[in-house]
Amino acid sequence: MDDQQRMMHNQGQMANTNVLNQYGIPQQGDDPSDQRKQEIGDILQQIMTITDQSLDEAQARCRKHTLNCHRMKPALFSVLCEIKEKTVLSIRNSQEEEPPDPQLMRLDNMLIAEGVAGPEKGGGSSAAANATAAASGGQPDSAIEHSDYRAKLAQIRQIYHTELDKYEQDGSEIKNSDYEAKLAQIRQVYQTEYGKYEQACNEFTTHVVNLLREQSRTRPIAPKEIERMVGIIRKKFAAIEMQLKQSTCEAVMILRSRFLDARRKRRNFTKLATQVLNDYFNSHLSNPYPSEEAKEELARKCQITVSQVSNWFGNKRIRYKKNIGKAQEEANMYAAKTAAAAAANVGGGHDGQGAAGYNLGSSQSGMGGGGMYMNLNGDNYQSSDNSVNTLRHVMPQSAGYSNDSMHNSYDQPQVSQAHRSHAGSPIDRKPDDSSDSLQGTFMQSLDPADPGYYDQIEKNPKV
DNA sequence: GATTATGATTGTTT
DNA sequence: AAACAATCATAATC
Repeated sequence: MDDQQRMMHNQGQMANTNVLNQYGIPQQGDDPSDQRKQEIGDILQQIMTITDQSLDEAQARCRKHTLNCHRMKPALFSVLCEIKEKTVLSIRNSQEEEPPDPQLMRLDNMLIAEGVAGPEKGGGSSAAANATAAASGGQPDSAIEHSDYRAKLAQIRQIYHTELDKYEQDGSEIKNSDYEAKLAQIRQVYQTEYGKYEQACNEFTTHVVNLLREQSRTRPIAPKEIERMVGIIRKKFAAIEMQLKQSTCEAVMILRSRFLDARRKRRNFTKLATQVLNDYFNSHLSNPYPSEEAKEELARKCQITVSQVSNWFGNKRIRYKKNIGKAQEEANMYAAKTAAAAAANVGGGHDGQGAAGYNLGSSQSGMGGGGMYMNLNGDNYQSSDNSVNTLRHVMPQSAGYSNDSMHNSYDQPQVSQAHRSHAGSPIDRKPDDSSDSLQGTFMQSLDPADPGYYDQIEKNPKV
């Protein structure tokens, strides 16, 4: 230690003396400036010679070897490393030990949540592995320069923009089944790119490490410094990682929002489709539960999906029932009120009749659902002005299934027409209607005589 | 712009 | 698994 320090000190002194000798005493010789120039020239010449020497491989190797084998080398190495550490590297030290980037963590979390990153599903891993292998095969051994880094970033960006374009082309026409496929696509691209990224990062890191190890034979580069360098490289590459993850997240979000939009966007069916569906519903009113085949047929006729047909019938059934129920409840309440009034008013309880008439007493007459339906929309109320008024009073609040013909041009009025036209049979059954065995099951629950009817009403108290 | 109609989704029941 | 019921979100209507 002492020896070295002294040695270095001496070297320094010698160098200083030299310089002083050469430049510190300018007043010697005839033309000092000329002499100085020449001396500078000499020095430069020496430096150039040294540079040339170092380029000579055989010689350099020889020198390196000599240096390496020098008995003082390890000690010198450690001292120089120490000095370097204290001066240059201390600045970098302060920047280390950063907490993990919160944004990156967020991205990671989201990717895992969306199933893009994390535990692999399906064959994505093998594809990514293949891609990685392919990339490694084609990758030359050279170091990844700054330009390559940028190129890779641009490449990743481009890939994601093309992906985004693909989604934009599809517009709102994203089908339910497409979503999974597209997500899988994103996942695959992500994993492929992530593999490439890791590959590139590792290659570069390895290269740098090798380089530094090699140089550590001639330069004071401690293993610690190499580690630090690796850390720096990783940090630099993290920008690519971030970009990749961000792009992926973006793609997923866009895909998702598009999908949800498409899901949420409600487009009315065509008039014709609605007509066909209503026809079926009304002609199977006693049992409006189309079989799978019937649904397919309707779907084909209406140019909609089977599940849309199912939705339609589900909505239709429940809303039909609901509105019948509502109207009936109103009527019942009105009847109760008027009855109470009549009871109180001993003399003139005319209205009670009207309400009672409206009371859709279908079950009392033993009719099935179709019969009740007829009562709702039929003409038999016109026998009394009171009852008509009652009907008018009640029906507009029953939202839709009115005989008013102002709105719902295709709904009930059609049915009424159909029924009127087939005066003999209340229900226009097709010959192939095999659902008769279950006739009435749908409407029975609406029968006031049926306890289930009151359940229905109670379940929907708000009118 | 408030209201109603209607297709779709979600959670529960049967 | 199909149906039901409640609800959402948007289209259509007043």
